[in-house]
Amino acid sequence: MLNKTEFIDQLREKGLKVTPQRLSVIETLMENRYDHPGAALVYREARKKLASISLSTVYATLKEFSEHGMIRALEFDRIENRYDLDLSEHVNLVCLKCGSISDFDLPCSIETKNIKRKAGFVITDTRMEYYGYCRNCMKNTLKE
Amino acid sequence: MLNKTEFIDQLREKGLKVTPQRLSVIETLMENRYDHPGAALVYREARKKLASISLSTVYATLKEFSEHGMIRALEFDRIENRYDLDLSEHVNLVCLKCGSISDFDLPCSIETKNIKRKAGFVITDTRMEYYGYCRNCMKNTLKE
DNA sequence: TCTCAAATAGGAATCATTCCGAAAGATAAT
DNA sequence: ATTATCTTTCGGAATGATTCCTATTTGAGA
Ligand SMILES: [Mn+2]
Ligand SMILES: [Mn+2]
Ligand SMILES: [Zn+2]
Ligand SMILES: [Zn+2]
Repeated sequence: MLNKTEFIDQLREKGLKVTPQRLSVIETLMENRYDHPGAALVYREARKKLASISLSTVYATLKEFSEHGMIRALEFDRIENRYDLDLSEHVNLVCLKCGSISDFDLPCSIETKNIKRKAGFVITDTRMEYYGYCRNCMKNTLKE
Repeated sequence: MLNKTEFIDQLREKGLKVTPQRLSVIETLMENRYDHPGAALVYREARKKLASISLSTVYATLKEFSEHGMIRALEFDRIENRYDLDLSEHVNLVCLKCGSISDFDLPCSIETKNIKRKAGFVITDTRMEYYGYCRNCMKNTLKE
């Protein structure tokens, strides 16, 4: 997972300009690194650092960062996409009630090279998600 | 994976009416069971069986079937959702170029009960996808 | 055959995201 | 410091798969 300095170095290496807007997004991502933030939260928080930043720019920035492999986009249907700073292979636990997303270490290593050999499929990205109810929501459900 | 008769039995068991519209969707799903069809394809093919069926109904039907656990919805952002008749735990290989989706057997069984114990998270559904390029697209890319 | 809750058709609404074009800004060369 | 150039930003309009709405139709039990 990149820290702020590495993030900025990455921008320079890739020929992307270091702008106040991008810095505010990077800082917001860092501060919420374990929460898999979405565009709306990034916009809300980034504006506290740079009041003039637009929603368009937040979207463009998150897309740019994703396409350059600096963060990972978790895409959903109907509900807003979320972003993961952890690029390692792991399971995201998505709560269907409160929308929280937490991490879970993969219980076994999946040998992706076999897939190239067996299915002729070249992998560029993986996605593993378990849907259900988080500890908090389970607790609250019992009370009701 | 349900066959047509089992599908109809499921409708009856769940108190859902057996309509010509639902039968045409079921038949279309069966005929394209290995292709992970989307709503547009289901609509196009189902109309060949029942010319009067509406897109609204196709959407409503696919949603109903998904929510009752008869098929599984694979949701994406910006591009149309796809539907999987195979309810077993497996990996879907999603080609980023042609959009084809194929199956791959899970190389190891993931013990989901550990997740309840370790993280307090109750799983209701899982999703595993590898993104990349299918055999065909790899071949065609080399030619260019 | 009657009855009625459930299902359908078609059109409008939704809304996260992308697209657009003009203005502003970052960076490097002069 | 100035300039030149290419990138980025902004705000608003457009997009498009899906959902919502409601009048009408229909499946299935009595
Ligand atoms: Mn994660
Ligand atoms: Mn599948
Ligand atoms: Zn929760
Ligand atoms: Zn392909």
